[in-house]
Amino acid sequence: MAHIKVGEVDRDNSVDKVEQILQGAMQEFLKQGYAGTSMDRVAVAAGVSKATVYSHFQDKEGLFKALVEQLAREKLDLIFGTEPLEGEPLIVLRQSATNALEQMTKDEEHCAFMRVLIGESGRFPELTQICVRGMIKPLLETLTQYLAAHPELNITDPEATARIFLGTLVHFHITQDVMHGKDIIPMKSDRLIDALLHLIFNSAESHQ
Amino acid sequence: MAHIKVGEVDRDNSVDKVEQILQGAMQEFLKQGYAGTSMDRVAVAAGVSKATVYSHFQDKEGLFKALVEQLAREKLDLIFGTEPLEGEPLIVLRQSATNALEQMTKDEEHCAFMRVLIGESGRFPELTQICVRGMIKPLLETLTQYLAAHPELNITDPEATARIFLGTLVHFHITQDVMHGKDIIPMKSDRLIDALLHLIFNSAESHQ
DNA sequence: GTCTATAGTGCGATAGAC
DNA sequence: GTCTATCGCACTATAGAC
Repeated sequence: MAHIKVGEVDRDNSVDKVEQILQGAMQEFLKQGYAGTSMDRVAVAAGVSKATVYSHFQDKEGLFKALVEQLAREKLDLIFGTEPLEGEPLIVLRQSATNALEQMTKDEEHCAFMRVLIGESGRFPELTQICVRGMIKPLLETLTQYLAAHPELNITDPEATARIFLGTLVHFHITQDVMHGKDIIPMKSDRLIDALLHLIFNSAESHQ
Repeated sequence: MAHIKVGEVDRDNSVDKVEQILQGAMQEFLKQGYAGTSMDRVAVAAGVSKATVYSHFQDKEGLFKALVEQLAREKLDLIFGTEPLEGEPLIVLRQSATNALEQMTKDEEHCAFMRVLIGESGRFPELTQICVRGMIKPLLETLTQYLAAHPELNITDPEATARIFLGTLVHFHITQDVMHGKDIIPMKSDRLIDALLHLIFNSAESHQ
């Protein structure tokens, strides 16, 4: 045994294998959807045998669920960051919105994740709910608390306003990127954010 | 030769069959997604033979596209109606929003259509674009024109504001109904609409 | 009806860890 | 030597496109 192919073997650690399989599963599931991906292709994409895939995950459904839950954690951090909102509202809200839209737009993986998550929400309701609980709910709560903590914004219903804020951004992403509407209904994201902040801050002025 | 007008009967049967097949295709595609539905099941659901399906539609893809285009036309009319917006802004906007949310929420078929449309937007980009052009764009234009035609609302960017309006409603529908978030992040739709109109109308006041 | 693709299983062989 | 994880392959059975 004189020769060892570099980087090929030495993966005794089964955690690495799991990561490797999830990586391959991501490529396939995000591109082909649940029904459209075969476990054979997942195995090939992951660079392992099918038996190995089945030794780490019970079945196709189990693998899919593990993947979605991992992606949900990753994407939440990527798009809205981990640090709590703090500082001047006009600055903080514009910064958060700009950053979120930018991250979502430039991350093709995020588009694919939204497609799969929504597309399979009929087949996997409980999995979708896990994502709602783990991503959307915390996000809305953070926003709500921030809005409520700034009485100078004069927001009568912070919770509903948080929905408007998030909904505006996510729907924009869906129409422009996920649904390929960029060229059909073009609009600069700054313009949308300006209008959104305009509504929120002008609404505040009218009560001061 | 006297009793049956061959061409006529043939044609009527044909139209009838096409409708029948589309009906069966809808049941299957909306429930199982594109990759998940088999042409066998479509034929059974439609109550025709597989050969009949293939005599009216070139292949699975052609049938799917025909179905989506038909649904896009139907759903647009159902949810936002066909009559142009007219009247007192506070009334008209509240009425439109309430009606749209109500229609979307109570129509399980609409949920399924959104899932399929977004879920398959990676595989069928041009089909998705047809829907953007045929549903979202007209909707945004109608809203934009209405907002622009009411200077008392003092909206600086009607186009962007139309996006906020539509995005708020559609995203709400997605989180509550499509993604089964009703029980996790509950909210009455009236509360959301109130907050949305509050933003728009208070913003107007601040400049009067 | 035909032909292909796919989910999932079982087994013999291998390679490294201890 | 023994244990565990992996591989590759052959296999069954099913389903689906056309």
